[in-house]
Amino acid sequence: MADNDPGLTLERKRGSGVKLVYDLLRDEILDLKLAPGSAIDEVQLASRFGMSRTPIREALVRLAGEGLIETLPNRSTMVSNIDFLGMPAYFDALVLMYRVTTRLAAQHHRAEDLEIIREHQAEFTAAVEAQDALAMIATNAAFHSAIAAAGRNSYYAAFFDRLLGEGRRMLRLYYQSYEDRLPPRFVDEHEEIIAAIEARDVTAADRFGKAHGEQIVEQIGRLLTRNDRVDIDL
Amino acid sequence: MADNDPGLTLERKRGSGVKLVYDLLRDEILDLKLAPGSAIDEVQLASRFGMSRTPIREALVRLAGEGLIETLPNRSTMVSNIDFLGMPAYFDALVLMYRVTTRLAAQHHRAEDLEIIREHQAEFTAAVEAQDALAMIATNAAFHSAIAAAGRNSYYAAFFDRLLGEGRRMLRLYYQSYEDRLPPRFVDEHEEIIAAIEARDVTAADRFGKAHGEQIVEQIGRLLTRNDRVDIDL
DNA sequence: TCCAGAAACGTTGTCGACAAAAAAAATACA
DNA sequence: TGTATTTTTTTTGTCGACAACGTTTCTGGA
Repeated sequence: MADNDPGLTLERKRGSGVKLVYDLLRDEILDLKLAPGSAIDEVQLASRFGMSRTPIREALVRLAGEGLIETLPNRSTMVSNIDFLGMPAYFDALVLMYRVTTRLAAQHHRAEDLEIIREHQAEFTAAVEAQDALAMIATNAAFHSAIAAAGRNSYYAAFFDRLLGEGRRMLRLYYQSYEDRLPPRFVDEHEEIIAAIEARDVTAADRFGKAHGEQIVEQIGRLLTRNDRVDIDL
Repeated sequence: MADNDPGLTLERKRGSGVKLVYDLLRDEILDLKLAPGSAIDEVQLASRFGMSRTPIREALVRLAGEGLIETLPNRSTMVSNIDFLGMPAYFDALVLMYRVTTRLAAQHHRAEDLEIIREHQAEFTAAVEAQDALAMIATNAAFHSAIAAAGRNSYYAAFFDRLLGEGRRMLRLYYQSYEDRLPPRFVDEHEEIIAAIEARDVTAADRFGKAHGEQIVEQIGRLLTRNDRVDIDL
């Protein structure tokens, strides 16, 4: 289990250890390779990465700052649970950010932004066609993150990135249950969004951004209600 | 200078050191007691607080996570500069959050929320009457933070708190230049907001929240343009 | 005098070790 | 057998020390 990290005990550049651990743990958490609620052991991580506990600890503090792990004082630290009760609030914020970032991108984007966005859309399309759920989720987040960057508002962009990160876990849960059959509808919606941004049509960007967000919300909502409808013998 | 921290070398509860340093440094940064761009020395802080560098470091990592300090690798860490070029983006986000949180508070608040909000408003009024700019800025942020909490959306609340924190520094700059003469107009606007929330009037809450935000933006904008208008001999 | 290289200094990143705190296990007692 | 108390174990929080890196100062040569 620890063998997928070969050669990590070799000498690394000074200061690169924290980023390494942070990035890897973050990905593992967001891709649900580390289950929500599972415990995190510092010494185990230290031996796994071949370094002391200090840089591990710093990475954990950073992750805790993003809310990805929770650390009870003097007790074990664990991967944060997904807050299902807070999902309406989450989706509310997500849709609003979809709208706002897409609007701003339509207003402030430059030519080079569109190229980057199109690259992400191409990767997203490839992931959908390959039925690779993990890649599809990651490239989708990157696509919208690029749109937010084109909107030239770092506050929205940072907040949106955080929401998208949290969303990666829920989406993973969602597609796991659908056995990686991915609806290609997202690809078309993305194209609509790109067209609206390119045309600098703020109204259309807002409308498509909202529709895209609400469509995702609706799909996940459908999944949840379906899961709730278990047969109960009376 | 270090004598306003008496008895800090005495034994503290295990695990309380980080929070102590974090809270104090955060306040000093937000109140501009630590100037933006000024360097932060770990060993100096360690001796000042009578503890090792390790908990200091953890507090600094947390502050860096919030963007309050910047740390260049292998070089000195410093208090983050205020991003004046990003101010339009900041105010855009701030006004939107004013609107959204006030709307949601009008929808979802409970009776006990209003009590808390009114308490903060009382403290804010007292600070304005006492012409205490620092207290006024802090209580104003607490007032709006309480409204966001009443809106029952933790994502908006966290984002809003972050914006308000960053705003404390700009507001401090603003009132410094006006020599602590505080416009009492804010008090009335707060009362309007409270009334709209209590009446559960979403439309009015949105309108007052937006007006409140834009009024602040306008005031700060006036300050900046005034400062820009220096006489230049030709 | 000016500049290049070397040495000295200060600061950060990392390490191993130890003590406090909680959890788990073991023991005593009814 | 069940429960309360003590002991052991595990894990975290903190510490002092050291090495790496950047900066500054010093020195030598043209």
